[in-house]
Amino acid sequence: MPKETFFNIDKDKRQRILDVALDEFSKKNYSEVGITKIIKRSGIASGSFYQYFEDKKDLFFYLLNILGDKKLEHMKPILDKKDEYDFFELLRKLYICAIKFVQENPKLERLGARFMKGDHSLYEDILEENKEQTENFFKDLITNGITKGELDKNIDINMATKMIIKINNLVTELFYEDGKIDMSDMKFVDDMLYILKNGLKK
Amino acid sequence: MPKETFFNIDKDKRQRILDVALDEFSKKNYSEVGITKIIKRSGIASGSFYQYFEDKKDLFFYLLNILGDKKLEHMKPILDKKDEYDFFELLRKLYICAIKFVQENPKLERLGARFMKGDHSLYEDILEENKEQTENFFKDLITNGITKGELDKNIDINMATKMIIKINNLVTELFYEDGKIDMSDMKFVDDMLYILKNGLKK
Amino acid sequence: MPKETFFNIDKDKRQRILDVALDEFSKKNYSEVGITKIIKRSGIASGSFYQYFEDKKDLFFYLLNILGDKKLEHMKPILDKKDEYDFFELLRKLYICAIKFVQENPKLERLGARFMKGDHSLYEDILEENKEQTENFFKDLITNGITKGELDKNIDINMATKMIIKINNLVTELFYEDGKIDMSDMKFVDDMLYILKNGLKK
Amino acid sequence: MPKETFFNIDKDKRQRILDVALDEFSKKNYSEVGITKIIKRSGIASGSFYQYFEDKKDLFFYLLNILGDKKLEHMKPILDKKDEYDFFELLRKLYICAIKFVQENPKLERLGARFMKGDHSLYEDILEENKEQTENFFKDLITNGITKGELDKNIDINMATKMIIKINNLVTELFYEDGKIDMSDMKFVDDMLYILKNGLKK
DNA sequence: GATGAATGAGGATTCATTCAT
DNA sequence: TATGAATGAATCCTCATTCAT
Repeated sequence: MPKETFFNIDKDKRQRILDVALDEFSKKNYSEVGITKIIKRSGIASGSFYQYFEDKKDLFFYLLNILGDKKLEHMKPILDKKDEYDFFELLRKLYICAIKFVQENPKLERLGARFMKGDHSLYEDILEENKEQTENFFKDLITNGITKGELDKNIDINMATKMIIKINNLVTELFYEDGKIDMSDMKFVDDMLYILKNGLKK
Repeated sequence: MPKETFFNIDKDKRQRILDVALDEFSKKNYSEVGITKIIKRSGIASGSFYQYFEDKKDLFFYLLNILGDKKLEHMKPILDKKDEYDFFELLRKLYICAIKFVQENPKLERLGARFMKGDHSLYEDILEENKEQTENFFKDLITNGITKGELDKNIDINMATKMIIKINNLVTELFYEDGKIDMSDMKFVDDMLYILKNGLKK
Repeated sequence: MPKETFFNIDKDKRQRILDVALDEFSKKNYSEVGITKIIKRSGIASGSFYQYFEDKKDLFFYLLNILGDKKLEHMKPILDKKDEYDFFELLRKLYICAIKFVQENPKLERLGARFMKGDHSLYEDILEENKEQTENFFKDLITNGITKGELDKNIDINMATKMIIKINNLVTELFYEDGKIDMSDMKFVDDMLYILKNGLKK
Repeated sequence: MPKETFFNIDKDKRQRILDVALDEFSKKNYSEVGITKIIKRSGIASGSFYQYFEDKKDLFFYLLNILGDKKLEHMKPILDKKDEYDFFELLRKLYICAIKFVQENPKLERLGARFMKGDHSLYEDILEENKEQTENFFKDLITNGITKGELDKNIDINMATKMIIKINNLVTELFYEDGKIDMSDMKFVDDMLYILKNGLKK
């Protein structure tokens, strides 16, 4: 967490620093990102940086925090009503929600993706915990779907969970494959869901 | 590509260098890997290293090449007969083949995974080219499957391609989630294929 | 010397700053002591510090001054009557006085010891002057003792002076060698004096 | 301990580095000494320094080691024959030996003195151990002297030990009080011993 | 007189790479 | 072809001090 001082300074400056930092961390690996560059681009004194943050890690995790908060806030409306939708409706909403989030916060998402992929010799535990959380979320969803008779009871729940999460990642990744996929309409989400629903077999 | 000298030196030494390098690059990000450490662990002189390789990148890409070659060689038997199997049979064989490859070459695979995930400010083009190649391979497979009436003609080909590749990654990733999944029998592959074939819907 | 402002502020605050500063300077070398830490522990603003003191040195020397003043005040009663005692009586009183001072002002003494020992790239002159002063004091004492026939006239005055001062240091140093010496009774002072009086020889 | 590399380089260069380092460490406190300065004065590349030494501490302790070795070697002839002399003869020889050592290695001695005086937040244990060792040495000497009837059996052994060590320090310190004491003849040692032997009393 | 953000030179240390032998 | 010392820009970070309010 940043130090108090960081929250005392001019809002614009604060935002500038975060913007620059996010930009750097979204483009490069943790170890490739240079504090010096962030400092220079932000137009602050090197000493100042360390009056705002404990160190490089501190800044990095703060960005990660911001990502988490924003994402949660973004998804809250859906999660609140998750019991009102059937499984595929909910999945659709989640996928679309994810896409919108990426569209609005491309750099943040990129940062998260990097971290998830193991860009670090940083706390693996945080990563692990996070993974478990999402897995549990989707596993519940699926179990529920089976109970309610929406899903095929012959599927392996663990496998289905993992597959759905992977596909979820795919959704956001597609965003960065510029232009190859038209994301303005959400047709591609339905293409995806069609396969998930019915499989590939004729 | 390594310099000529590298291929002139004692075979054991050559192998030692590659083993060490692979070990390092499989554990850490490109930028976190230290040439110095590789040099020390290999027991060679630092000067020698630069008589074998142009630079750090050179070594890294050489390892990537080795990975490519080995993988191709590994899959050759299947690819040669790919027209003899129906779509899902082939997919099954490919998945199992991938698993076996990871089991036999865990470090190599890890290296590849790292690179694929963007561990680099290195040539994106190589990455891009590679991606395209695999995409084309699977796209052909799917198109073919549809033509032969094995696959549902309503699926979106591009989407199906991407999903199948993602699931392919999942297969190898599972390998590293120690112990969570039993890989000795290949039941989990069939679980996966069941979902791919029939979807999730009841 | 502190600036005027320092003497205008609330007495408690003033004392707090000095207490903290003394604590820090008694534990660490001049160059290892951080103004920042003193500022934080004192609960004052960094800007304020420089409104009270010229700089780090200023504070340090002020503490040294305080030490000097307190010590003088502490010894005054003895010094005033110094002509009423014979040499060894006086020495005894001085040693005991020194011990008591350390017992009551351990941090101050520690600060002084540090400075005496050359913890500084600070003004050597101050140090030098101080040394000369004590030397003169004891030299007079000894000369006097000889004149009065209390001391062996064959001793080298300079040497005796230096030795007595060294032994004086020893007295206070013993205080910090926790527990090894019992300081509650003053027997050890007499042990010391016995040797100084009679030497070691049988 | 320096790394192997340090012992492989040109002897002159090695000596130059040590000379410079010793000069710096003899003039300033550990924390005030700048590696950068040593590097510049030695005319080596900053990278080289770290190929020779682990870090600043490594260099510092190496110098301390050198001091220890040299001192031991210097005193060996005397220590070897220590049983042949009576107490005061031996003390005399030790004092003179110490003086000669300082005369020949003034900077080394200064370094040691600094360390002994607590110039560090470095390993106190080393310091402590060292102190104990010298204390034991002198305590034995004194006990012996009493047993042999050379010393007054009424003296407090612990106190005598501490006093003798202090006086020993005084001997070397005198060296740095330039010019004030004539060290060419060793008369002043005898002055000192006279007092130690006979005390101050008439 | 109080505040606390701003400063930037300077600190130790790392590391890929080069060079002389 | 082998060696290993030499290089120096770059890295993260600290700290006494100043400045604007």
